[in-house]
Amino acid sequence: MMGAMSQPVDTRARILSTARELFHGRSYADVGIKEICEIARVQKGSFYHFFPSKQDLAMAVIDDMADDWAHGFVAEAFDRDLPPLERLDYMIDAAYYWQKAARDLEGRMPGCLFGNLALEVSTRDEVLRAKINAVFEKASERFHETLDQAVEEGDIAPLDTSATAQAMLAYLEGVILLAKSRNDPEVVRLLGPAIKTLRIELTPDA
Amino acid sequence: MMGAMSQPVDTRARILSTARELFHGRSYADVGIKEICEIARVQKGSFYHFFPSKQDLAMAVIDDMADDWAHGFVAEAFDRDLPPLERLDYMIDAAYYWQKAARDLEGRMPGCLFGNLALEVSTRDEVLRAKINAVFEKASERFHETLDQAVEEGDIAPLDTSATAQAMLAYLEGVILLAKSRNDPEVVRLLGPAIKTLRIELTPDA
DNA sequence: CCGCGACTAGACCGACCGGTCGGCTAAGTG
DNA sequence: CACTTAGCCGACCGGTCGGTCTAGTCGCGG
Repeated sequence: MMGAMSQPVDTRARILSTARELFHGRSYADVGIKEICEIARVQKGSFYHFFPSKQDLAMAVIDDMADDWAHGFVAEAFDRDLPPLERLDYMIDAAYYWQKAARDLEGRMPGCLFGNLALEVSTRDEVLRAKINAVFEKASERFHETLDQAVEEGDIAPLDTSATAQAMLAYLEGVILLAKSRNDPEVVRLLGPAIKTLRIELTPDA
Repeated sequence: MMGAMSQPVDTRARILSTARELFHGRSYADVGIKEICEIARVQKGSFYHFFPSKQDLAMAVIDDMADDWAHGFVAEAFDRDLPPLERLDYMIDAAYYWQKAARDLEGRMPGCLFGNLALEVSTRDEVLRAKINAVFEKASERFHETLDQAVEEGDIAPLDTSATAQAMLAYLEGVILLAKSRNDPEVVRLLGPAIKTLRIELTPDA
């Protein structure tokens, strides 16, 4: 028994991963529910059984991607007992190879799903904006820990690790943005390593 | 004679400035031609008399914005006889006040039109992608000149001015992205000044 | 064997999309 | 005067959007 029919649990996962790929490779507005359903081989009714709305789907996609991220290359880059500053290089490398692989496969650099979504939806959907912002805050914490450890170990002179962590995240997103607008992942490799030169001094005022 | 009827030249300009505001404040896909026409008090037919397609409109909007930019605050920030490094501070300040004004007025941070468009359309419209990329390359030249001058005047140690210029542009875009996702222009003021700390060394290889 | 809830199926909805078209006016221009 | 042409108007087009709804089809506990 149990032929090739899809299990229910599988259906939801198929919708999710299809939506993730399409949103990442194109954009939120450009991808319709109909297209997601066709590619995931799911009917409209089933879709709306699992996701009340397109917005809910987007929320789930963000969670899904953030989880994969946290347990994937982010964990590799940040959780090792690598020297703190080498983690930054590791992360830039990972970003480069990921973007390059996607570009070689599909011809276009997808960029960062969170950055893409942030700029596309944050002026018209407070809920999604807040969700994406939360992902950025978590990512920023990883940089923060890394910088604190680097200072602690004497790798770099003391500085405002919280602000610098945010600056590094901003720089990473900016580099990926520029690379995407040039459709050239090499930009990541050229500009990425400079992330280690960013510095914001401690409480320069008051 | 000549009553309140609109001159032809005015109609085109009204479409252009309306589209620019709407695209900047929301997004390309989210703003329809019908809405642009209603706000600009222009009929559909007239719209398509001046612009063959929505894509052509976007091209014109990018040109228009890039022109205003080049002759506006970019000229102020970069063309003065300000010391080179002060120009960077000037530019960050200008970006901050602009974003803050927009946010106070409309409640949402619009971010950078070019960055927004780059991430939204560059995976599905090669023509627009290339156009936006050209704007970035021009902007990057301004940073390049500034850095060359700073090195020349001994303000900073020699470095790869071309790559560092691109890094600075990337950082600026990244900071604005992060600020938009937090809907808080203060991020620009907090992180912006660190743009001066970015460094990419000259030809470290070969 | 029944019933019930989880899930699938796909026709259907009104609204809206970018874009087209035919007709109108008014200002040249010979 | 006839004719062209730039500009303006708005109904209209096929198609797609996100979302709804009703009619099933299963597996499973009682």
